[in-house]
Amino acid sequence: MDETPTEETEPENTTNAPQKGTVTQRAIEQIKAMIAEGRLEPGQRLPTERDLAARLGISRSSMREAIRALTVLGVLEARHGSGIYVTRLEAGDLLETFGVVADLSRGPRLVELLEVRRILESTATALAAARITDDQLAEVEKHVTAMNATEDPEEILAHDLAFHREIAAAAGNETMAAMLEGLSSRTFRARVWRGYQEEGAFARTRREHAAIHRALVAHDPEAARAAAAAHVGEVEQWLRAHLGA
Amino acid sequence: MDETPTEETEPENTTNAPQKGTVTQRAIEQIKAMIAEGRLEPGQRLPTERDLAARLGISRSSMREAIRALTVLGVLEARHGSGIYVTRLEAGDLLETFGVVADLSRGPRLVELLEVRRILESTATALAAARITDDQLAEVEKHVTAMNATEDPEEILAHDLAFHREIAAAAGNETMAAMLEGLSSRTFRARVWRGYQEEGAFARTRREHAAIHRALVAHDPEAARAAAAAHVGEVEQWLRAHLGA
DNA sequence: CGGCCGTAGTGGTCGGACCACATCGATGGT
DNA sequence: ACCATCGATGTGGTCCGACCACTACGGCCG
Repeated sequence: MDETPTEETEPENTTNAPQKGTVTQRAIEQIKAMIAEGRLEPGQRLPTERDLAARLGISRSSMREAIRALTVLGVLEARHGSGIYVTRLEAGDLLETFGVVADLSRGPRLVELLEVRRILESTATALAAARITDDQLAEVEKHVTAMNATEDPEEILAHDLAFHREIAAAAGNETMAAMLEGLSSRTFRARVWRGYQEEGAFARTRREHAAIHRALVAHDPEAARAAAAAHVGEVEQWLRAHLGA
Repeated sequence: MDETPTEETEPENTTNAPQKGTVTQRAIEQIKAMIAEGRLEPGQRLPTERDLAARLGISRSSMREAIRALTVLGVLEARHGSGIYVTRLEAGDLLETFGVVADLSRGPRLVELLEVRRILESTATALAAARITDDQLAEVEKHVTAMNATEDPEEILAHDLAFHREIAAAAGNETMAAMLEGLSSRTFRARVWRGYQEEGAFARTRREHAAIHRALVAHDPEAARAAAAAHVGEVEQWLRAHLGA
């Protein structure tokens, strides 16, 4: 073994650590690998920061940076005073960070984002039309009527989000729903609406939501797809126009 | 101002910092906010870690954790010995982490992921059919023929990835291309192929790629969409069967 | 004038100390 | 015997200060 000649404070690497990048980056990869290989199950508790640091032969500071990174990515969850745990690793956990993309994108990229959302949302709505239950349908209708009953932009925005969230959930694909959630993050939505709402957007939104709702009630996927695509496309076109000025 | 009565070691907050969550989390939000508000431009260099820590009134350690987190998210980039910089904030930068979702998802979630990919990929291919240039078309064809000329799984996988990447690029939506890139991350693809390739998958893949290529040459969006959907759907169905056993 | 090299400044790593919080067992009262 | 309280222990959270590794820049020397 042509390891480093000095052998002492190296208490058994859980995995052999090649020399690439920063030690923190390495730690991140190793923990990710442990999870990917099934050595760490969802919900399972990890060793303490101090233990982990010792095992990988790095300082606690570096290990903390690695853990923090994985925490932000939604892979780990640190509970103060209790320990570090692997999240459930479900779509919602992992795709939480997806929202930052929407929050930090500007200009032409916002249009691209909206285009992606149009594609996913229209398909999700079509799927929902085929699968939605009466209970879910009632929930959707609740948000439609609630949105029709108020003029408060904040409240309207909230019901708008809930309306689409409910539909995405009914589509039966959690991953898609989580992505749409990120694509419709509050700050993202708010930014676009800021100028959009000045052009009778409320009325148009109510009309379009009603159309989508009708298609869902009729369990008509194609109508739902078209209505949803038109709905998102409306905003998309407006944004496109207000940028390409 | 009802601030904390104690006022001393608090060298002017760049933004006022409400008391919520960990100081690191706060720092992350504040830096994100600085970028979102345009106070930090893409490519711009940030103050030093030591300065930033002092400005937000936290320790360098905590600030480093915040920076590391944003680095992993693709928002910041730390260059050893030089400084910390805001990335270009383009789709590729911010969606790099998207691949971990694919890498850490298992079981039913893999099918969901593939379903999302099918939706996006088919649309992207349709868009590409309408917009692709002759040069791009030649590039695509290169990967088709190269893939037909080898039996090495590694090489086949590489050309498979490049094939789809080229098409995604031709679709003209960087954001969508970046997402598809994540959805087709090497480890993800490799995991699925492992068992898939045992059933004459190579031949089938070649046939399907040829069909997609033909549709692109003909600039026929609908044919391209169908071919791409079938291509991804093929894998999707196989995976669905091998899980729902 | 150009290449070399030293130096100042930056991020990267380390170790230790202390704090805030969660957990669980021991203790004491009922 | 039971339950509430409180303390000890262990955990993540924060801070500090030191040093290392690397980059960038400018002055020095050929």
